[in-house]
Amino acid sequence: MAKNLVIVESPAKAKTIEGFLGKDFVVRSSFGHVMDLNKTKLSVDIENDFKPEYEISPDKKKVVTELKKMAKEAETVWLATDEDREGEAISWHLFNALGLTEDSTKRIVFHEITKNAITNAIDNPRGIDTNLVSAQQARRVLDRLVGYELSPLLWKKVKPALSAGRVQSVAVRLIVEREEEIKAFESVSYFRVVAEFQLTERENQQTFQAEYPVRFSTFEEAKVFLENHTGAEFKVASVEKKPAKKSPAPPFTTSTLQQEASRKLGFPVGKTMRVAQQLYESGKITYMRTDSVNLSNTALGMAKQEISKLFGKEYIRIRKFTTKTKGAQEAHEAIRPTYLSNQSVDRSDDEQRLYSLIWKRTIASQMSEAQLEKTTVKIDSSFAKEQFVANGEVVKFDGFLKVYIEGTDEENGNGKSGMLPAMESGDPLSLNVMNARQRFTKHPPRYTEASLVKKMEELGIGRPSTYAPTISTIQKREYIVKERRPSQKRNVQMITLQDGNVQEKMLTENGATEKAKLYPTDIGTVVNRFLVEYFKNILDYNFTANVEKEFDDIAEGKKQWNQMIKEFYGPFHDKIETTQETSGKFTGERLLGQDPETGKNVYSKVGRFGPIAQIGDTDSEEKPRFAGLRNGLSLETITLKEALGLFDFPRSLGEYENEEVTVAIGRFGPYVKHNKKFYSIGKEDDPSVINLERAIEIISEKRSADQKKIIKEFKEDEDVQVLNGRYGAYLVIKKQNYKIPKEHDPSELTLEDCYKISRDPKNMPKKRYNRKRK
DNA sequence: CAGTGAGCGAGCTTCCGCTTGACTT
Repeated sequence: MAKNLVIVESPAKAKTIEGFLGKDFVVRSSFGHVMDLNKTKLSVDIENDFKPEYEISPDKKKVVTELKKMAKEAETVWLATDEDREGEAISWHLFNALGLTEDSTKRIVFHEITKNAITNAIDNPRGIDTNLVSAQQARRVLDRLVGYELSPLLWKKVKPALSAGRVQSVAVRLIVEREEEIKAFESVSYFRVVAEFQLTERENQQTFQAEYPVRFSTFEEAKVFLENHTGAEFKVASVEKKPAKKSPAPPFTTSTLQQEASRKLGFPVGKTMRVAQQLYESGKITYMRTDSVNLSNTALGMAKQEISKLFGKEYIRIRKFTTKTKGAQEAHEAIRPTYLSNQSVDRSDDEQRLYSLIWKRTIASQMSEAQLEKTTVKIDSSFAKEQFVANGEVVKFDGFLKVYIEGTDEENGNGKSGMLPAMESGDPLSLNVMNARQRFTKHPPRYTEASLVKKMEELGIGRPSTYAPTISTIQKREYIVKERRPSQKRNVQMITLQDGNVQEKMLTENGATEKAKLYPTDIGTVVNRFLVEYFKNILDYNFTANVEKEFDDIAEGKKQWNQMIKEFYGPFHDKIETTQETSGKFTGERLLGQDPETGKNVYSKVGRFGPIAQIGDTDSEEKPRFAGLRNGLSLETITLKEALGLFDFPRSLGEYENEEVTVAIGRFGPYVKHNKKFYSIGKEDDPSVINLERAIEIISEKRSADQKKIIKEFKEDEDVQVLNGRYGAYLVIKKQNYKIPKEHDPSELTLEDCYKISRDPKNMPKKRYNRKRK
């Protein structure tokens, strides 16, 4: 039996490290946290100094049993979890869960997975840092208290099953407020004048563009300006050259990797992390959840060698980057290829593309600056007060630009500045064409998943391991939706001066095809309004940054963790109680007007099942009528007419095959009903205008689709069917589903086989924990 | 992925952070 058991957090890491250590060492992983608060209750003893009630996480029981057994047999247990707050806590939890003793346990840390770093760590063990553990407890308990007291308040005041938390609620707030800014934004149009010139006395006919520095606010002004320039003369007033430098971006962290993969590969953040995980597990890249931009010396050495080999010595410039991120814990290296000599990997297409991005970014970060020459040419016009300006940029030495240019979030980079022809002050210029094109000021952009992560990181909210999950949580809760909404076309005026003539024309501008953007839902907006009104301090963008300072104090032993929690919890809990008692339902209710038929009030609000329209008052004797909001209607913008339209269902369309066809709106959207069967209506049809003809089409389409999924039917017993579902073939008998064991070929099944399968309890569907009640 | 198809109720829901597979009707 091995004398030494080393425990790390990740199994891939365990495998690598085991290779560095001798036979006397066995390396295993804890798979992250092993203990946590029970999730069915608060699990914080408020009366008893906020003592957290930990348990071994249900899904970690097996791992813990295994580790415990191995620990017992080992002479020394080395706790080698990450050197940050959470890692220290994991070590502490392992110490307790495995029943370790101080004599036989050592705590070691390393920041890079190299043989040197590991052996060095083994030579310098320490004890568990209890202050750091306390800081983690404070973090954990604070999050639990906030989450488990705010969420139930939302269930009572807004809608069941909602959630709130230190991180997710602020993320939602960012999106809601951005949307409000956009709504409040008034786009202003202006005219930008761009002229295209060439040197008059030059054989080389290279043209270049120059912009007039004044923007005109009206069409008339712009037109007058152009008209004045018929027959104008132009000459170069000045030429100014300035050297400039560009430096490469630092190596990837989780957040910057997500941003670049989104910009350059179009990956949503979840996909980036999945693909990176595969690369990590196959040993191609270092750990992908990190906030550090640091590269190990081994990596720098490899970079130097690789750059020299590929581009030459003059391209090498080794840099040590330092992080500027709030609250960064830097337990790992930056994300980089394990071996920089591999420019590509023989993996799936997605993995290859992401790997290549990581390789380029890493290499570029250790390459020389690019040397540029920026040229500014000013041009005199015989008619204009100001000078036209042309900007040019020439790359004198490409440096890191040879491999990598960081992407930007700007929607259309209009600063294109290429090469300018050589010229001198006094050179006469001829005008080819001058355009005054209408432009519109742009509202701030909606967040994409990746730009939201960037913002969260700036605010210090969330951690590398939670960015992607948080974004998926707030979508699951239906606080926000990710959508690619088509940008609207718009008419743009353009005035052109060419060959001494001024002409006007109208262009249609198609907005650029947009990436999927994040939009708040009605629920998200209402929940945010509630939280900002009653819990402003927690929704404050600086809340996390402020508590992080206190966690740091705890980690340094300058503050007691339960004291900190006590100071927070007192006022917080009071606020929960008073809000509970004094405030009514918070539904974002709006009175839209009166129903012309009954004279009753019509409202829009968030109901039990989501946004609804309501006719009649809730406290009146007669029950109000309800209808869910549909297709793009929103609480804030719905009109009385639209709301009343929702009550026009179910509507009869006529008869088909001697049965009535009706259209209605149900729980899962609009549907057509015919002969007790339901047929969903897709987005392309509007249920309020659909006619019988179209309904019949929908019915037939569905029937033929159903035909395709039937693998087998039996004349003898029509209740028995073999169907093709999303997980492959399955068996249905009287609406009960059964698994088909692997040894059967679904298309060969006989009726007897089917009965046999249905009698075997092994093939019964597993009970889902959260089954819908009838 | 396919399928689901009610009507303001009983009992359920929920946090953040660390890690990977399990395995579906």
